Amino acid sequence: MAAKGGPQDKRPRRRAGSLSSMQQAGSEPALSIERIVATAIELLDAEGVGGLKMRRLADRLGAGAMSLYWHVDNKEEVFDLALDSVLEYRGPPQIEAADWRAEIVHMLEDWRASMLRHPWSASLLPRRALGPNILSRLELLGRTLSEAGVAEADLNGAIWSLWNYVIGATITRANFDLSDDDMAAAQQRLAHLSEKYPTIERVRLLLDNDWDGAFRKGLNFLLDGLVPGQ
Amino acid sequence: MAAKGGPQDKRPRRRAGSLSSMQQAGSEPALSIERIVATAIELLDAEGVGGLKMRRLADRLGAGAMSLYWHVDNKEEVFDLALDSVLEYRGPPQIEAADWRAEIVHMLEDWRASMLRHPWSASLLPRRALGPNILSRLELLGRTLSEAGVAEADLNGAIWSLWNYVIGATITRANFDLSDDDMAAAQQRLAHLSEKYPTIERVRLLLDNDWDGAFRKGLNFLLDGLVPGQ
DNA sequence: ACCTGAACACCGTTCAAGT
DNA sequence: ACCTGAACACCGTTCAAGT
Repeated sequence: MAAKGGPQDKRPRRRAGSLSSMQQAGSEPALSIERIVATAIELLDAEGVGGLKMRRLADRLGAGAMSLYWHVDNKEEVFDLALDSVLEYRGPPQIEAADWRAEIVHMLEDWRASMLRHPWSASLLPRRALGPNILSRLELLGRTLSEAGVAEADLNGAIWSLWNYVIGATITRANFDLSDDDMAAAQQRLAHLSEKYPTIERVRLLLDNDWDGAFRKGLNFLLDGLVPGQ
Repeated sequence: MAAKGGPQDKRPRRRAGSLSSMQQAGSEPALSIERIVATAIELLDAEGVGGLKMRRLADRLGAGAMSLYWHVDNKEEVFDLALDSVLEYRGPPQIEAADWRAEIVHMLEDWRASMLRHPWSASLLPRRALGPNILSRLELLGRTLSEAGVAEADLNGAIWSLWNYVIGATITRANFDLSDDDMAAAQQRLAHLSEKYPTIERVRLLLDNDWDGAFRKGLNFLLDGLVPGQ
């Protein structure tokens, strides 16, 4: 298991010309990895990890049930490709401000936002191979931290601390988002157990959280500690 | 979805006497939720989330394939019970030192260690219901933070920041642990792409990480920020 | 009350075959 | 080169039936 889709990929690339014979009006365009990945993401967004089924994906592509297996080795590869596709980073906004702190915060908030747009993605990321897009993000993060003055020996630790925080925050947020009703129900039930859990009942831990604010706050505390000077 | 296994549970509890008719030497003891959960944890530890199958679980219990369904609604409940069972907290060591910082660090490191002993558990936790054991941990964490001087209005944010960090660190660590070879292979491949990823190649991001040290360091930075005074 | 096997619906994947 | 349906192995769960 590892970064797939690199240049060593032996998957076929369709040449621009020579569209396949049947191209009548209204018929679907031919299959391609791009279409497969795009449709897989649609399906995942709509129905979650459990909703991605090879037959259903083929159906939605207007293809025969088993056609996918010519383009893709197996379902795992679909996951890998969909995941990395969702993690593309378009770079910092506007002009370089040369403000490393703002840059890092932007990078990490953008990363989190990208994953929250596809709530299945964050849970998947730690379990799957590191694709080129996530590697680029890590590279950029590492370079910026280094420029900001983090010692070479501390760089690994700093990158992983931030990774851990972003991943944890996003996975938690994404899952709570999916089950707001459940959390409300759970908080209800907590009320009946207030002798056992008085504190988290009192502060209504399971409700009304300012996730975005809490995320940025914790992130700033981490950066205060991880990056010297400033 | 919510905290299950509470006192409102309508699952049968076997009365101490009246062992079922067949209890010949060498035969398995009768089924019980306790045995089911314990064996499920064994299976999960040995084979990961994908290795838990209802038939296999029944087999290992020496029971007929479908006997489990009398004790348990479905597979999800097995997951919920196994997960919370693994999260029991036995409290701080020795005498109360009244040192909140040490107490919190101990609680969170113990939490992480409990999950690392069962590498499937961390990934599961954010997706599943909050059982009594994890709720107790959150309650204790909240109470300690409160005693340490965190304002009532900041308590939610502080608890979730720590949750996020612990969850992210543990999920990442558990998964990298499972695939050390993969990471080595990935780092190898990175070497070939050092023009694209020079920084993370140079610091060997995917290798030789001091996970435990990095965890404690980041945790301390978070606590520095989250808890006033000190 | 507790356990069981047969059966169903479903899913990922292989394969031999089509064009 | 690209697509296809039939078939296989497997899995969660229901159900009617046993004791």
